[in-house]
Amino acid sequence: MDILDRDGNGLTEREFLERYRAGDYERPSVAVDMVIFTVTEAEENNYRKLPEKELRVLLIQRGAHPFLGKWALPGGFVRSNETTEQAAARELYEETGVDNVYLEQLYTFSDVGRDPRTWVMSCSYMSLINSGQVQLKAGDDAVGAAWFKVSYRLLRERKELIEGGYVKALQYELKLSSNYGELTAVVERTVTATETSTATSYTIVSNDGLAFDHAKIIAYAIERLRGKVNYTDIALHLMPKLFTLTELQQVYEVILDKELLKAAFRRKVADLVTETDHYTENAGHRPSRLYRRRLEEL
Amino acid sequence: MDILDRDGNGLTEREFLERYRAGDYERPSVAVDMVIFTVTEAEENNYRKLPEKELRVLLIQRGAHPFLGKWALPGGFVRSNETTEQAAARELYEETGVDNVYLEQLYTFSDVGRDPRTWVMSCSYMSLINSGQVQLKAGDDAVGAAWFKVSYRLLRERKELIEGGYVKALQYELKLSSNYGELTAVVERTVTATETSTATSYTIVSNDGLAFDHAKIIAYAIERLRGKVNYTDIALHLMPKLFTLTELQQVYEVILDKELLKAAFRRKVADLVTETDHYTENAGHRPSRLYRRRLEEL
DNA sequence: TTAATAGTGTCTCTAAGACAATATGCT
DNA sequence: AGCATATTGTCTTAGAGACACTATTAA
Repeated sequence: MDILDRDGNGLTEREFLERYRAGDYERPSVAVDMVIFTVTEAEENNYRKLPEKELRVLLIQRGAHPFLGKWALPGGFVRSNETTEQAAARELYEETGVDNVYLEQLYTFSDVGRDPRTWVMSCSYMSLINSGQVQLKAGDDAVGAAWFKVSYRLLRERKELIEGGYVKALQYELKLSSNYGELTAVVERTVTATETSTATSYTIVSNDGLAFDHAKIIAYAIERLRGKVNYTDIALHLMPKLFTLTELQQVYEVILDKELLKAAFRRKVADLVTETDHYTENAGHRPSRLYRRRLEEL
Repeated sequence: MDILDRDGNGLTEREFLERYRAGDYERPSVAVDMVIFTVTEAEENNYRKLPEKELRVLLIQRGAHPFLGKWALPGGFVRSNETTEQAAARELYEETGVDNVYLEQLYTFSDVGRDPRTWVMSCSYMSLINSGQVQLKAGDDAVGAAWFKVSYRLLRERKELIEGGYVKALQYELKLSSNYGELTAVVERTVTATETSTATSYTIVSNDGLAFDHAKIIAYAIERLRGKVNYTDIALHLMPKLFTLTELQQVYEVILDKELLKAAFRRKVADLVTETDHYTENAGHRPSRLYRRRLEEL
């Protein structure tokens, strides 16, 4: 054993680790919170028209303090024998029964006092599943779970010059609606730019019905989703195995909350999908070719 | 007080919180690890030529077990009265003396066993500073700190079809060099795509001289930096107050590790900068106009 | 004068925006 | 026949790539 392998106390690494006892300084609890998105279809009275798509997120009504009766993201504490990613997959499976779906870490929220009980950080994840995969088993629990329709819109924009920079504040209205009612929150994204720095922070301006800082987490997830939709095939994880290009376009539109041009859209997604020989039937109008997600790489 | 505000034990939220005691299940330590980038100039023997830029990252040589003598990212544990962001800013200040710089959360790493002592998660941050802001005070500590030149290159690419999808593995060579020697690691990014999911994971293939999983964190940071350089003004945080467009282009090139076309580059960054009336002097060739980061919004 | 960089002009190529035209199953 | 959607064509516009040309200093 080389002398260089010994520390100031003359211990080797093995000896050091054998003697190591975790200090008794305070440690946080770490939870994962899941923003689980899916897309469903609204009922359509005209059988010849296509149903509208709706972006939905899964929430759970709290049956205990704190935030008793409020709606929260599904989640739970991370265990010492698993990664946050594994914890997220586990929670997702427990909550929805789905497995092998798109899962992405978003951000770790750690505001002091974000949980009134104790020191809890939240490592948030976003998951995209197609509604065919999951039974919408709302209400089979004493404490209910429900898919809330998502709307996220810019409410107002404020720009202020400060010495050596500016502050730009964007307020977004987050509206979540389901049979259980409507939840509304206003989340502000503030960008502070100075000579040498640029910092972005989120704050909850108002909040009616959502637990903890979950309005912030959902807002963050929607922005990540909107961003990635434009340069990845992420939205395809929201589709069933076979789908039409119009359906795919509707999903893009409901995520981005804006209308897209048909021709340009088709060109753009052309190499994200593979065409099949199947067509829609009995739709009351011209049949449409069905596509699936392209898995062979370019 | 409404009866509805009481939980299964008949407690209000206030009563619940007063009685609440944190459970004694295990909690992780949470550290922040900082990937601090700057750009320096290599010495140039020909006084008429422009010096080459180098991307550098700050590392600290460990003076204690575990990984005694290895190089690690600066960092430290998060305290219960601060956010991870505040902890990152605090560590950054302690390590470099700089303040009010660009700081961005990257990813929370939580692999089981990533720290041999105990359960430690790492919430990683990236910071960009210009080398003028900081004294390169390497060696003023018993345990040294040093700025390592960064090279990160694709080494090999493997693509494999599996049932219902594919696996794509990209191996990158991370080379860090300074007066203290050269550290080399190979990090693999694996993308596994199936019918319903796409998952990306990082693994360390080989590692010579870096502590913990820090090779992974640095690789992740470089990829984030490379990605953001193309669609934000993030690179401007690496520049001094006044700079030439050629210098800015050199910084882009050293980050992206590829040459850019001058005319196209200037068009692209035109609205990220503001021109000044100052010029370089005594450069041995035609003077160049100096620019600064544009702070007025478009 | 010349080395070396600064700065601009312009042609091409590709992708996106805009909109129109044509195609087709179903009732 | 005609509704409603499917699918393709093409003109325009914006931006990136490629490359060449001109400008300017200090030694």
